[in-house]
Amino acid sequence: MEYEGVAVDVEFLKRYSTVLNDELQQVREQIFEQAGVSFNMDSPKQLGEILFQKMQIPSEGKKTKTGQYATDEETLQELATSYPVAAAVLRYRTLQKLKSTYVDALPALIHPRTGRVHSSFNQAVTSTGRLSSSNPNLQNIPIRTEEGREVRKAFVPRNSDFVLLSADYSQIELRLMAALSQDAAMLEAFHQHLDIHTATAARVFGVALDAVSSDLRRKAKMVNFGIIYGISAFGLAQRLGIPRGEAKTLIEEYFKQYPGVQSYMQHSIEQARQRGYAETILGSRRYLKDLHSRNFTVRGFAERNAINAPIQGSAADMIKIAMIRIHETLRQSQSQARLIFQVHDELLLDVPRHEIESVRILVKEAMEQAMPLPVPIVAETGIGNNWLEAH
DNA sequence: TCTCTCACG
DNA sequence: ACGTACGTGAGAGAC
Repeated sequence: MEYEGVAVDVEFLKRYSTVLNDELQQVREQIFEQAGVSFNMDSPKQLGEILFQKMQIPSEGKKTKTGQYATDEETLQELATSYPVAAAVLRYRTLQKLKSTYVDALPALIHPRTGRVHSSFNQAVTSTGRLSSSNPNLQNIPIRTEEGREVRKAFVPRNSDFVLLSADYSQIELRLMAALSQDAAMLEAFHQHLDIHTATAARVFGVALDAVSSDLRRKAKMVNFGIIYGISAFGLAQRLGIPRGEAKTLIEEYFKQYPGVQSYMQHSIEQARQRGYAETILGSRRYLKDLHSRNFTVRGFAERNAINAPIQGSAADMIKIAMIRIHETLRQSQSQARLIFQVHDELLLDVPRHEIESVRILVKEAMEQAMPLPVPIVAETGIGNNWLEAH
């Protein structure tokens, strides 16, 4: 993947940079007008002083650990409805991040001889067994906002005879939780090919599947994610913006519905404490000395690591097996298709148009059959003339 | 080099 | 009383 690299549409990025620049200029002027002074908005220190001293916006005492005013997204979001300047700063941040980190940075990283971007995929960085990507990081290219997604259009096939194939695992970590915990209800939901968040909402809130509202699904989704991270009522309450007592009730009901998950989580911590490490399906270890700490916070971190590491790490094991088999099969068949990068649960390949259907099937099968598990594993594929289209 | 912020799974 | 959701990398400012 490092050697192959990925082609980037520089002209597209240059045009988009100009678009972003124009809007940034407008937002900058709005903010300076409301503040009555111009300053460096990229400096959190200056920004905090302007908002909370000069403009007298009530800060509610929120400070960073070094005593500066907090100006992070959560803080500004709370102020945004009452103070238009806060909304404008958020808008500025979104656009500035996009421009500086992605749109303007990528063209500079194109290799002069290959005309492609060759990221590093680091194999010994993370504590869970995932890869990481650097120079540039191709694993954090925007997708969540409309403007951000645009950047993905700049990732293109090597030439017009090729297309991009994207293949991503569906809910891989929750499927692994079902498999590792052997929880009957969670296994059943996946065997029935239900939407897991909807199925969880139906169980936890005691309603029919077709009576699950988007809000109930959203809450169930947060709990499902929380489970993978080693849930706490505090963390869940903060995410959902609900009182801690409510979050606690929600978690209790979750464990009633998925009792196997609860016992698996307890078992994970207990086993890691006895052995000194947590391990993945393939046996790679995360050592967790802090499980014996007398400090509540330190121990809590280690306990959540003991729950999360086998899940996140086994997902990493699985996609690595798939990658090795895909590479081998492509090599043996003298295919011109190439794996070009991995984003934790997604693979991207550059594929000759005439090979597309055979490669699509090969990749999907390799991903879904990487390991024998008591739960169906599903990989979805897409094809396009850029990464956004393919995804 | 550290801090703050924010992009992703 | 304690006080956090798991895993990363990068840009910009401050020092």
